[in-house]
Amino acid sequence: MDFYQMAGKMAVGSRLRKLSDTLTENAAKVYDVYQVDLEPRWFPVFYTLAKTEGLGVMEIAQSIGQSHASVSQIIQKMKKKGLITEVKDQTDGRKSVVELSARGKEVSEKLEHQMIDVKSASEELLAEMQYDMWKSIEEMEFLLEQRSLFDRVMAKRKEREVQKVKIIDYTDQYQKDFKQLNVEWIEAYFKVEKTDLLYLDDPKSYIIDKGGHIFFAEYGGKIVGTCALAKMDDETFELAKMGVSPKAQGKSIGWLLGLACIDKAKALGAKRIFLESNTRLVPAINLYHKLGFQKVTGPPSPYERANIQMELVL
Amino acid sequence: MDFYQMAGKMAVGSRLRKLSDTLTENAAKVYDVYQVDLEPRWFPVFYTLAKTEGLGVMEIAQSIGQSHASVSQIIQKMKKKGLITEVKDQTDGRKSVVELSARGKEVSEKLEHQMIDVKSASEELLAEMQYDMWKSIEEMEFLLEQRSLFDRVMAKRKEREVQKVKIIDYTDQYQKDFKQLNVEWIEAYFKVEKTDLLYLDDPKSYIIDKGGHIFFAEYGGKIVGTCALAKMDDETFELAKMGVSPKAQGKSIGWLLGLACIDKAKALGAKRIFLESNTRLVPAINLYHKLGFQKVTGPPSPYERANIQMELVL
DNA sequence: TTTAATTACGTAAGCACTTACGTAAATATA
DNA sequence: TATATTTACGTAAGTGCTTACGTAATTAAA
Repeated sequence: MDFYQMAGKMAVGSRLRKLSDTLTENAAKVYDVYQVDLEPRWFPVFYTLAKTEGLGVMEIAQSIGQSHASVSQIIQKMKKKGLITEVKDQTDGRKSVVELSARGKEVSEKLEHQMIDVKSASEELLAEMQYDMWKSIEEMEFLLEQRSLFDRVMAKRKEREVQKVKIIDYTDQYQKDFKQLNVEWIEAYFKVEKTDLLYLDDPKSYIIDKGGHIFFAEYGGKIVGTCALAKMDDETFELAKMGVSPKAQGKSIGWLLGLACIDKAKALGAKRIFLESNTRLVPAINLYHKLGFQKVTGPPSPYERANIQMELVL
Repeated sequence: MDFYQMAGKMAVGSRLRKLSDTLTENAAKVYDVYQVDLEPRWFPVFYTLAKTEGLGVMEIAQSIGQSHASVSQIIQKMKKKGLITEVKDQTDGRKSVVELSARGKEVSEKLEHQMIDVKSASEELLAEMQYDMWKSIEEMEFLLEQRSLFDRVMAKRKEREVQKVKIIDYTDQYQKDFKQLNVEWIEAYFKVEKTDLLYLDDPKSYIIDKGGHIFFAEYGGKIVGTCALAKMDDETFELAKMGVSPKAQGKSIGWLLGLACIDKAKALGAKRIFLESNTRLVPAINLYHKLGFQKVTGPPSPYERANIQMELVL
């Protein structure tokens, strides 16, 4: 069992399984001793029927957390042993009502002693523990319900990926990336307009030299996102030309670029950031919202596709 | 999942299994996302090989706590996928040495990211917990190693059975039980002697009326054990004629009868209890020992079968 | 009222493990 | 040195669950 030590906490699941396997094995031995004519794995079904008479296959399956197919198979075997009887439901022709037979009830009585002993042994074991296993289970079930392990792993993955993203400033060598990343999304949803080409072909003159900035997101040695901050007046910048490669999604690149723009604008003493977009770009609008932008009504846009304007007061 | 609530702590095992199943399911989803070409259940084998190059099937099996057959099957499938290479051991012709292929090592690198994320997610989850699941697991493993659940259940069973045993005093109606219980074991090992019959046929005159006592153990409405305390002199009693029905073994009936005798002797102001037995009766001798009796050499016995004498100083 | 969707259930097939068994090689024992 | 036992491994068969599919009955929707 070296593996469990090496893998450490990564293998909580496997380790829990091992533990439950040990307990299951022990339970099987217990059945032997008490000479109850019942397969250990039938117990959940049997117990459920002992507590509530007359249940359908589906109801039992739900109660014990297994598939109806499995219950159906178990029921067949228990019927062969004469432990239960099965009758068709009178009001619902699909349903078959299952309950303990006379023999089943006899077994149930025998089983009761065993249950008492198993229960008190389990309770004693749990009570002996310094670290409350029972509450641990409950807590873990709760925590996983709140946020599954899968979601947690994904969050960690994103965290790790984000750390690999570098936000860098404009230099002429990135002009092609600037154009390509923007053309990509514009063509996917709209048409490239003349005003677009002006900015995309010569960002140096139209953005940088006018007191604006352009940021790029680098990931794995490649430029995977960009965003421009164009100066409108001494107190206002426009956030524009944000483009992120579809291949690099899920790494919060838009978020990081947005933050970089906001930081820069603040550093330059701006009072607000303005932007124009289109409501069809739902993820983008959501991102702007998360960044703090609010819907406003500004001057008419030079872009055909713009149908929403937003502003962030710094 | 009503069953788990109803069954309560009795079903720790099942509940642990459910929890580990949830985690396993989540793990499977994680593999999907990271696009590592590896079945989740191969992970233990793969991981072990990644950590230690060149292992035999048995070694892997032991390390991951599964059967060699299972490992053998997994290895075959991994070989088909080109993840591992298998070579015959040079010094040991039975052994086949398995290690990761070049492709396997590539996958291993890919897997590393996934492992990092799973590990930190698991660790975060565990750290979030108020009731330390990790330590709980360790503690439970330890406790079960010390004393298995099976043993604990058996102990509880005995405890429960013992409580059903009543120790009662002699009345004439029990004379037949007294004789029958003793004849049973004497005939099984030795022969009934004349001296036996004297006491067994008329315990009233030979034991009770001479200041002695006889106790009976009642279980389930039946007399299942007996033991006599015969007065030798003002300071000495003899413990004799202890017989327990084989059907009622494992209920500590001998122990309870012995205790009753000792208590009575003490109450009557005796200074010691003496007994004679035979070393062939190993469980009996052990019981006397547990009760505090020590081997002594006393006067010669009227019984042929007696080859050991013991005494308890009160 | 006809049609579609849902529900309850059984059966088949698959999966991932197990135990059981067989073979070959290595090691211990006489 | 011959023989018995142990060890390493593969293969077959079994087990207990699952998913997938089919059927019949019920309920909802058009």
